[in-house]
Amino acid sequence: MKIYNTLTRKKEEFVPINENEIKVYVCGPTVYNFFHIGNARPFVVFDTLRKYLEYRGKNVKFVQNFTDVDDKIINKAREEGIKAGEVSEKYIEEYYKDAKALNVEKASVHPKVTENMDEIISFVQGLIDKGFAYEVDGDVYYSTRKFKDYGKLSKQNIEDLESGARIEVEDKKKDPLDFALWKAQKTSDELAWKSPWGMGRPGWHIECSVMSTKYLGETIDIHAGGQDLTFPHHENEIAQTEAQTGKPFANYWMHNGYITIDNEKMSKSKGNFFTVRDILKDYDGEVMRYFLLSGHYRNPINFSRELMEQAKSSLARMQNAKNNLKHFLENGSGNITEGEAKAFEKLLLYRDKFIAAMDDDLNTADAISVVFELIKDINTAAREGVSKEFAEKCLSLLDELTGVLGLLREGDEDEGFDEEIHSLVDERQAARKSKDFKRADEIRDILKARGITLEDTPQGIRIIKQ
RNA sequence: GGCGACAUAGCCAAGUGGUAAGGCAGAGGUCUGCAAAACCUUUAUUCCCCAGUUCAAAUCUGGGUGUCGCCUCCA
Repeated sequence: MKIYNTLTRKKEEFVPINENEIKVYVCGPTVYNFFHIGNARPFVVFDTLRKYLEYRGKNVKFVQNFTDVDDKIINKAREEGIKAGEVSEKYIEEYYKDAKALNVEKASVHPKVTENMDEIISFVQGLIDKGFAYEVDGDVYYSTRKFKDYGKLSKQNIEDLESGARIEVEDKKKDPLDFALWKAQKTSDELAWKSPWGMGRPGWHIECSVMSTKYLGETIDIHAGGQDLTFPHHENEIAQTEAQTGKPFANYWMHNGYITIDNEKMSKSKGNFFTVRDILKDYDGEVMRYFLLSGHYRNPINFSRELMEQAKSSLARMQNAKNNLKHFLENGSGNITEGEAKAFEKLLLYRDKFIAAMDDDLNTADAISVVFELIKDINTAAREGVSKEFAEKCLSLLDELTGVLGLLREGDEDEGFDEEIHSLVDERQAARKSKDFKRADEIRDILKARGITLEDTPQGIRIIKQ
């Protein structure tokens, strides 16, 4: 598989450190609100990476943190008059709900900052001991200039950064480029932990270095996140971690593109964001997942209602194909014929094509188009009716490929339809038989209003729940 | 100022040297009691503009235009 590596700005053949366990770290959410669609993109994209690696037979250890110590959480807690811990606990639960709707699997480990305080403190102490950090009045800063590779990820050179650096008032830093590893407690209602430098809490970047090395080891395969984290967050992570371990931090850095609204970046400060929770009111989570995977992950995508509608229609085509096959399974019969066996051999070529697309830096847009090509061929074959066994094989292939993308999963409960609906359907069938089409259409409309669509097919009536 | 991304049909979007995938929307048709779904046909002589390299360019090079982003919390 080829992966575009931000470190080298090139697509490179992915060579894991250990074939038996691929180590992936993705920067997770700060849990002070429902996550927005901009957050959703890396979750979905890198979950797809994970599903694909697993599909190819790899074991993946996937770590995604929860940032549960942060100004925004503290502010939210103040606003609501509750404890910071209550805010973060709540939104961690909400994260899991929305992630599930998007078919984003739980990480192997979801570490929290608050549960790794000892490790963070000793990591910071280690940097002080090695001369990469210094303490001032209870704050600890990283001496950026001491790390000679600083800027290697974002391709910034340190002099340019300096000229662009903003001057902060009452700055205790020795150098404007230095950044906080530990922040002293300012007011008594702030979250704080005991440390060698007094009460305080970790800075912005240290948590990922600590949790990545703790759960995955000193050097990992892939570190991923949104493009906006490249600088300074990931650059600082590299500086901290490599100063501490003396080893490369991550072999591959993957960054997804932004989501824009009206061609402007969606961001917290601009306030132009949509939470996933809100969008789920109008669209199924899979529609959003499809939308997020419909373009290449490194390209920006623009979010709009119109595009969600397009995604919805596209996904419906996939779902229809699957429903058609299931209908054949339930109502069809017979073993695969010689002609069908031949046809299926051809369909299997789409699997190779799909893999080739995904191997090329996770080209989900191309992979999706392969799925549609497969669907077209299946539909064409199914037009004249197919054997049950052929339908079964097609369904299994379709499920295999869409499953890698996290699409077309089965609902949790596939409960049947109640008596009333069945009797209405029966009544309609009788009405059709006696050519009472007025009554037949009436019943179809009644059920439609309840979200149940009836389709008359050569294999009998099909009842579809929306 | 430094670093970077993007520009392909009405919309979305692959394609990085060999003659424009796929989806949505639209039009016409087949099937159907009518629908729906599905299938067939149709919708870019052309890939922001100009110049160059080449037998061959959406793809490479140079120049230009436009849009967006990072350098400050952010995915």
